[in-house]
Amino acid sequence: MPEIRLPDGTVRSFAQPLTGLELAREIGPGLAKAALALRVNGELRDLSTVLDQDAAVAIITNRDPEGLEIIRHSTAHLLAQAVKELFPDVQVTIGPVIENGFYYDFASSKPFTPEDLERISAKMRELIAADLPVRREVWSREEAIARFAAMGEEYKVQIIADIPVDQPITVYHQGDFVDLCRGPHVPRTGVLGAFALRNVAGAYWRGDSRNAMLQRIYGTAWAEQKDLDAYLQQLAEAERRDHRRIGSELELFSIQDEAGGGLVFWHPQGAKIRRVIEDFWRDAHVSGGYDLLFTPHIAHEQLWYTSGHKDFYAESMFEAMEDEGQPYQLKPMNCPFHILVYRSKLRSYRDLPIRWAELGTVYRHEMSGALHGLMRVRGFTQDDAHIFCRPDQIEAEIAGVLALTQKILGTFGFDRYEINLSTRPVQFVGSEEVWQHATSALSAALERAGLAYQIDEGGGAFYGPKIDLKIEDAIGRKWQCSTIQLDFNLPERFGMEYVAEDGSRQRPIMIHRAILGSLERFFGVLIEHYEGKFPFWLAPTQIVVAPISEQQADYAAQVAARLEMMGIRVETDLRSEKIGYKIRAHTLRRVPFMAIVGDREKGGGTVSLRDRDGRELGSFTQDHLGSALQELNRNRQPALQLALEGG
RNA sequence: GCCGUUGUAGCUCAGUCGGUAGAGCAACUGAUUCGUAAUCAGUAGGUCAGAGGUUCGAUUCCCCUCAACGGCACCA
Repeated sequence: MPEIRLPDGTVRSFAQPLTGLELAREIGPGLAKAALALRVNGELRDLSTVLDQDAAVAIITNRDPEGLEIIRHSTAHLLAQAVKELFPDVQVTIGPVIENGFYYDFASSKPFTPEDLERISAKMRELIAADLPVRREVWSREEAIARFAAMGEEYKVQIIADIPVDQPITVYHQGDFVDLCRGPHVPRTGVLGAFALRNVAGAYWRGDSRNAMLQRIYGTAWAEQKDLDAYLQQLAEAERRDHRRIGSELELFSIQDEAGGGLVFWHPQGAKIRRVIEDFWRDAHVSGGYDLLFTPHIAHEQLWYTSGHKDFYAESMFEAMEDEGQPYQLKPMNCPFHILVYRSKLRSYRDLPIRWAELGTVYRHEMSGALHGLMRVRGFTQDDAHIFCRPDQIEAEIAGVLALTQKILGTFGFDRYEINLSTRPVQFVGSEEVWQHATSALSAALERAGLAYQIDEGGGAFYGPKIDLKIEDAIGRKWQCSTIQLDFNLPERFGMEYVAEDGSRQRPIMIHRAILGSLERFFGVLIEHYEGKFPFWLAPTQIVVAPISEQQADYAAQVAARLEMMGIRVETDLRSEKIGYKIRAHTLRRVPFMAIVGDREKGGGTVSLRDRDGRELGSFTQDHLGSALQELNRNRQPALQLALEGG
């Protein structure tokens, strides 16, 4: 007779086997109503599971994360049921849970239209209102194959064939709909409801571009309507931050049809920000022990055969161009060029480590469908650097790179990271000993820096282990920008050497690293992170001086000239508009400060200051304002804090 | 590259059941000289993404190309 241990530690004995639902009823009617599924000895099961043995059982409700997953999974099933009822010829395939929702892939001769989505959605609501019971059954393999084949569900037959022989084949019924599924599912369709179908997209069967393209319907589902509303709100927030929208509103950059996709034009306002970023980056590198390089944009095609890029990445490189019978290749990477500089003379162990950094512009032929604003482009500038060192210097060099990375990213307002250490894959170059030594040097450096990281076993490139770092933006999204990669391959291919202490020729270790990644992409991330409201030190226009009327135009120009001399990026707004109009215009442009000057200010040699968040900061003398703004430029703080006293 | 959607003024969009287009904002001109998120009036601005086809006539219908958008695949 089953003894059931509940999560709070209590044990209940029952004279007969009972279902999970009956157990929930025993505990309380409220719980029975909220119950979605069970966890039996750690495994998720349907609520209808018969408990006939002693077990530890937890009742899962929509408050549990697992409950939410089940809701999403069951909503995907409901979607499939609705589609089958409306479009009987469509075949169902798979319908997994994903972050924030689910999708279901259908094999259909005709793609779904947005109107179809509305019909499907309405049908789903009907099925919820019908409150159909969801029943689980176990079928034999032969029976399952025969019955799904009879239903014309060829994809399901394929899926069954791939289920390991020792696993039972389960199906779920709801109404007339039967679907192959591992489960568990909610007990009745009536418990579903807080969902929205989002969009239709093509997706390859089993994620392979050689396979047929299926029609995927994406949806989102939540425990309660308010969670759904909050999620839709969050999507709207991301939409507001879209760097493509803000980029054109603030005249930061453009991508133009006449020039081609994925090629970025930095407009004056964007270019000002880029210059600030680059200046800061260069200063940080020089003081971090790097030397700066400039290298060409093209080189003999042969160089790219030597490096191996022509063999491995030919399809993502622009075609070679010919000049005087010689083929030249636009560069997709900077590293071979840095190697050429290294090889320009004989290097000694005393020269190492060598650290060379370059803001190197590279071109890659990304597939047209991959292009996306600034995030995925065909021409971009990497904040690239290469470190050439001895094996015993790896750990210290990695530690140095990590410190510089934290300093630079932190200055831009990113101090939450997710770090991955990727180790040796199946296919690799170099010896196992070198890999072992290098990998432990990477983890030692991470630990020394006190940085938490995850290990991606076998996730390294064939040429060396790597550390990838993702930053988290203001709304919790993660972006991979920084990467630190060891390379045992290129030094070999280029025959790089240094003369060791004993006079022997040794091969240096090469470290590729980027902190911002691509300036274009990083700029896109910055725009979205700050929603265009850049910190003072980055803002393209830092302050606008606006007179109340023409009477103070000369004074406004004089204030602006003073600030400009102090290194502040200042504009005047001398248009014959009312002050409210100017304030609105520059607030919408996210200019950090406005200095308003009327007769009062002109008389006293001051300005009246307000910030873009609508705070009125009071009266400032020109000198006080100038030095406060200079301080903001120096400290690079994200907040618009000003030393206000004495204003 | 693949599937789908979309492409009208600088921007956001309306419109034409086939008879070559309109609004708001922005721009420009004039008036206004104003105290913390939109002063008023006027002017100009479009090969309706590009090329082809059907038609007496295409921005509208069909085909192709290009681009953007949402995914998939790809991302050294």
